[in-house]
Amino acid sequence: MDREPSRKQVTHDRIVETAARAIRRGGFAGVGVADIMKEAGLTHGGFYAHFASRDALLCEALERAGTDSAARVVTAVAARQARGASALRALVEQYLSESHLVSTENGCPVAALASEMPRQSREVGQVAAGRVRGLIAAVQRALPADAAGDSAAVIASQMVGALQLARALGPNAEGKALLAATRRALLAQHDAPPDR
Amino acid sequence: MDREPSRKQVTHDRIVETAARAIRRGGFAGVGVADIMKEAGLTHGGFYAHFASRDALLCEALERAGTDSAARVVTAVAARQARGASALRALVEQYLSESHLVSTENGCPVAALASEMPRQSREVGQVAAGRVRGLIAAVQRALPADAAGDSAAVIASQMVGALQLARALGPNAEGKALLAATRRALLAQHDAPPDR
DNA sequence: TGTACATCAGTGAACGCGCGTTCACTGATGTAC
DNA sequence: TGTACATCAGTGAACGCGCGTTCACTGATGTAC
Repeated sequence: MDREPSRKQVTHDRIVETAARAIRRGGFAGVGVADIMKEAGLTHGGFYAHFASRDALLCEALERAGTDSAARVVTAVAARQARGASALRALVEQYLSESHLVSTENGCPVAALASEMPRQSREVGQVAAGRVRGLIAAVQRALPADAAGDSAAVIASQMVGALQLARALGPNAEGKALLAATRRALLAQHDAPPDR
Repeated sequence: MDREPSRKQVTHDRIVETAARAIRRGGFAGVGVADIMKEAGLTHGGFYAHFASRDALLCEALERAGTDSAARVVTAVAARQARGASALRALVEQYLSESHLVSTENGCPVAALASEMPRQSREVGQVAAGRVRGLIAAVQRALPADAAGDSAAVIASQMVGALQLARALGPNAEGKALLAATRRALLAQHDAPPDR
């Protein structure tokens, strides 16, 4: 039933994956069709055999950035849990880690693109809203079942805001301190204190 | 000593003010030299008599957006305090108000531009970092003197994140609910409950 | 198994357009006598 | 007060460039007999 993908599908996937990294690195506006095709090892002429428009690529790329980033987080969170952390602690420490601070390109697309989202076309905007909901849902899954109904959205906002301000301050002591303070605040409020 | 501004200074100011609104509305990338000059009632040819480059305008505009927005917040916060709110409650309720949700153009430039900031030129990036520090300092001033040293940065992150996610979700029930939840969470944690 | 042909993914040149930037010029403002 | 000239803010045409998009073509892959 699930036959192996055609040559075209493989290429299509490679373009989308390249674009998923490029939009997080350069923003929606900072990414050109020709750049992406070149980075994917192709010439720009073939683009419209794969996508109806640049906007259509942005939609697919944003969706892909979400699933890619979620997969990375799931792996890293599982490793932290294996070392004894609660689900929420593992998620908070991963999301607000220094490695996430510097690797925008492979990180959460909501943190990388949030302030550009309301300015996109309707199609891209709807995918973007879906990504925000997905992030909130991921936080929800890391919370105990008896947590207040809207905690997940509040915690997600806190994490996205802190990561963005830390990046705007720079990947230096100032930015790292903001991340550390936010980790402490979130864990003090929603998790048992660390064993010391 | 402070003589009245020259004709050129008046025009310069008008361009900067126009640009300060435009970057919050359209993002750094969504704003062209010709657009801004036209919106300021001029032709684009005169631009380089006022600014060394587009980037130089972005710096001035971002700075101006910060002071404009701060002035508006100060006024609105004072009105809330006059009605009996604490400084922090007044700030939180103003920043996370539905009017701030929809009026990006006159609102906080950090919330409007945060995810684009790390992608700007060094000059613009430094002004941007300054704006982030200014926002944190404003929160600090609204906190009691005995508040923990890094609370201001954490609260600022929470507010910026919530406003951005609410805008990405849309100015509908979903976005408004996120703002309301964040207001409740911040006030429950840092302020006395409202009188009821 | 081998040849002939159709299909299809990708190439590269070309398009119209809007961008940031430059510059010769105009017309209004201000100063000198 | 009135005229002559210098200064200066803003105009509008032009530039080179890179963008998103189109399209005729090529060369490889796969199918028919």
